[in-house]
This record gives sequence, C-alpha cells and structure tokens, in this order.
Amino acid sequence: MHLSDSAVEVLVEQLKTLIDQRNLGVGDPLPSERELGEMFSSSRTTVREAMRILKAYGVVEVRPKVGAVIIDRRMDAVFDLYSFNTLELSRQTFLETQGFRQLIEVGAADQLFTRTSEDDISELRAINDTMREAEGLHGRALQDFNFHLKLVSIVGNQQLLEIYRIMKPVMLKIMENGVNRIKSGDVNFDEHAGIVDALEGRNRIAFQYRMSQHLEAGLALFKEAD
Amino acid sequence: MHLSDSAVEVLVEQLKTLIDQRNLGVGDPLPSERELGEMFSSSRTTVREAMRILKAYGVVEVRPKVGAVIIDRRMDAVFDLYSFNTLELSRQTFLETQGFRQLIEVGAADQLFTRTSEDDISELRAINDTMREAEGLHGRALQDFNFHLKLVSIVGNQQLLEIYRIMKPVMLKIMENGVNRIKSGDVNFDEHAGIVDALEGRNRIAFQYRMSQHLEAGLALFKEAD
DNA sequence: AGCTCACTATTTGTCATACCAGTTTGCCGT
DNA sequence: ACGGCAAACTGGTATGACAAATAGTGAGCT
Repeated sequence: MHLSDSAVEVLVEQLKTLIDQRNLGVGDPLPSERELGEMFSSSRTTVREAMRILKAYGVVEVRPKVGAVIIDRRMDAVFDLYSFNTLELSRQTFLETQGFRQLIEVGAADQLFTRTSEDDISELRAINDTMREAEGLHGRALQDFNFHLKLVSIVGNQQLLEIYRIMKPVMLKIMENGVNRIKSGDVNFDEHAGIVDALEGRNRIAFQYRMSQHLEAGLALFKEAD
Repeated sequence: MHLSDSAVEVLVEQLKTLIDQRNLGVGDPLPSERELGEMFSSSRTTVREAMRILKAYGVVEVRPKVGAVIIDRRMDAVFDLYSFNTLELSRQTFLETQGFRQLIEVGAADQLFTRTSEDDISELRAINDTMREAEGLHGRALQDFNFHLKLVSIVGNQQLLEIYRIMKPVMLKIMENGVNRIKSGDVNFDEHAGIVDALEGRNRIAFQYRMSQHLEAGLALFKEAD
C-alpha cells in the first residue's frame, strides 16, 4: 500500500511482524534499540524514529534503561490526535465521517426495528431533552453525540460501538459546526424527536428519510463550501 | 496535558503553537528541519523525532528533499492504529466482525440498488467465477473476500473500504473456516450468484434474505465452536 | 541473615557531524 | 527574454559521543 520505502517505515513493518512472530502481548519487552538496529541492519537513528511511531500509536512504552514494552493505549493515542484543535477539519475527513454515519445509521433501520425496546425509546427521548437544555455549544454537541451513540448501541454490535468511540472527537467537531452554523438547537431537537417517533412506530420509510435529512444537512453545506 | 519533560514532546507542543500562531492550515509549508532546530534550539534529531510524531498523527506530510506541509489525514491515522495486534483482535471479535459485516452488507441494500451499474454486476460475476476456479483454500477465501469487498466498494464510502482493508485478515480467516468446514466452494458460489441476481433485479427482500443467510452460516459455526 | 546504600553496567535521550540523493533556485551566457 | 546549468538547500540515514536515568549487583553494616 505504502509506495514510499523509507527505511523507517520498513522497520515499522518489521517490528510489527516481529511482535507477531514472537507472539508478544501487552507487558512483554522489546529488544533494545541497539539490538534492533543490529537485527535489522539499521542505525539507531532509524530504530528510534520507528519507535517514535510505535509510541505515537500507543502500542509501546519506552523507559530509560528498561527499554520498550508493549502496551495498548491506542485510545489515548487517538485522543492525542485531536489535541490539534487548531487544525480545521479537512473536507475529506468531514465527508468521510459523515458518509459513514449515514451508511450506518440509515442502514441499520432493520436491526433497530427488531431490537429497540420501550426503555430504549424512553432513553432516547431523555437524551434528546437533555440536549435541548444543555448549556453551551460543546454541551449540546456532546448530547447530540450521545443520542446517536445510543441509537448505534441498540444495534448491539460491539465493534461498531468501538468505531464510534474512536470517531467521537471528529463527530463532536462536526456536530459543533452543525449546531453552530446550520441549525439551531431546537431544529436539531425536532429532528431527533421525529426520528424517535418513526423508530417507535416502526415506520421504515419515515425513519430512513428523516435520518437521511438529519445527516445530510451538514454534508450539503460542506459540499458547497468547496 | 502531558507532564512529559522529553525534549521531543516539548518540541511537538512548540510546533503545535507555531502552527497556531502563524495560523497555518492545510497545504501550508513548515520551515525546514534545520531551521526548526535553530528556532527551538534543538538538534535535527530531536526535530525529526517530533516530525515523526506529527506524521504519525497525520497532520503533516513530508516530501523528501522538499519539505513538510500541513495536512489532515487524522482519520487515516486512527485506522493505522489497528494495523497492530490483528491476531489478538480477531480472537476477541470473530463474532463481532461477522455481525458487523452483516450490518453493513445487509443494510447497504438501498445504497447498492441506486449505485450498482451493469459493469459492477459483471465484475461481481467475474470475481465469483474466479473464486469457483481458484486453487486451494486460501485462494478461494481470497476471492470470497474480493467479492464482498467489491460489493462494499460499490457503496462508495472510503472509510468503510478502509475498515474492510483493516479487517481483511480476520475476514479471510472466517472465510477459510466457512469454506472449509461448512460449505463446499460450489455452495458458496451459488449463494454469491443468488445475491448478484437479487442485486441486479433490485429485489430487496431477496437480496437481504440471501445475504443474511450467506453471512449467518459462518456466524453459527463460531457460536457453536465457542 | 537481612537490610541499606552506593555503585556499575546498560539503556534511552539528545546532540553534532557527515554524507547521499534528489529538488529548487537563481545566476549566467546567449 | 530565455534556456541551461551549477550551487544551495532539503530530507533520509549513518556514526559516534556524551548525559541522564535506573535495574541489578554486591559490599558493608546491624
């Protein structure tokens, strides 16, 4: 996939296979930097740059004298990614994320219809109420996210939940933009309410139409902004 | 946030504020490594390690012999995190992966119906033919994967494709087991053919039913194998 | 014996330097 | 004004050196 054959990136792959082959897990140590350089015929500079990548990914922790041990703080790494608040979301990031959500949340109608309970409906409405009364842009965006997260959680797929957890920071930013620049909080509240109604009544057409509209609004704005 | 005293991580923060202060956005160039070292009284080694972090975060792109420019591929970076520990992940989430596929591929019927062209249909059938004639378990599983990947690619969501790319090893394993222990290659071929027929005829009920059946088989195996 | 503490050896962190292989820039001659 | 060519610049890697940190060792004391 990677066209660039930078020695560092090659080394990262080699380290990956090393971890794989030796069946190393969390807590297991890696060889020292000089040793790795010896193993893969690279300078320590190259090894260190590769280790920086692994550290940035949150898969190794390095301490002087003790060396590198395998960890799994990838979630923290994701959080770090979005410490770059200064950067505007790129158009591509926005479109992809929103498109993905649309695919999931519109497409999950069938699963939702068979799985949603009365309690789920109540909870969705409660979250929506909370959102309307939430203070500040960030607070409303957070509740907006919680609403959609609850929807996805009803589907009951752990991996999907994990993906949403990862994408949470991006989604929050999108929602802040959406609530801020496109719709007032009340419009958002009404749209959510309509979605819940359609879900409760198992109205497939209405659900998918309203969900599409709900997600499309932000998408359209961004498309024309290009 | 981080209490880190490491010079590299300090430098990362400094670069972040530099980007902020100069109001740099996507496409803007950064000073050269030597220049940055001069600015922040650091060696080029330190600068390079900091740049590695930014690269891993997907916020800068470095073109050799030219320089670094700001980008925003943080989404890609997020999914790079999951290029690690595929084996371990797979054990935990065989069921979830299959459930996820079901969610996507059954749920994407609407998108598929509006987007699928004649050429897509032909290609799907060609892949299916290739699968029937493929040699060996692994070869058939690979073509099986290609069939489903093609389906997903029709949906046209880049992020979803990326997820499939990441899950590929897990899916291949599932498929090898499926083809090996449950169905003969011919059964698999027939199921695919039925799915393509339903897709071509825009028969929603048939498509979703057949796809569910097709994916459910592998799921059942792992349920009982557990 | 058991505990304390200083020391040693090893490892990471950072730096300075050098060289390579391309890219950009700008000057020079026409 | 323009084309071509060389110098300056840039990232990629290697090497060697030293500082800082710390796990492990072992001497010395109680």
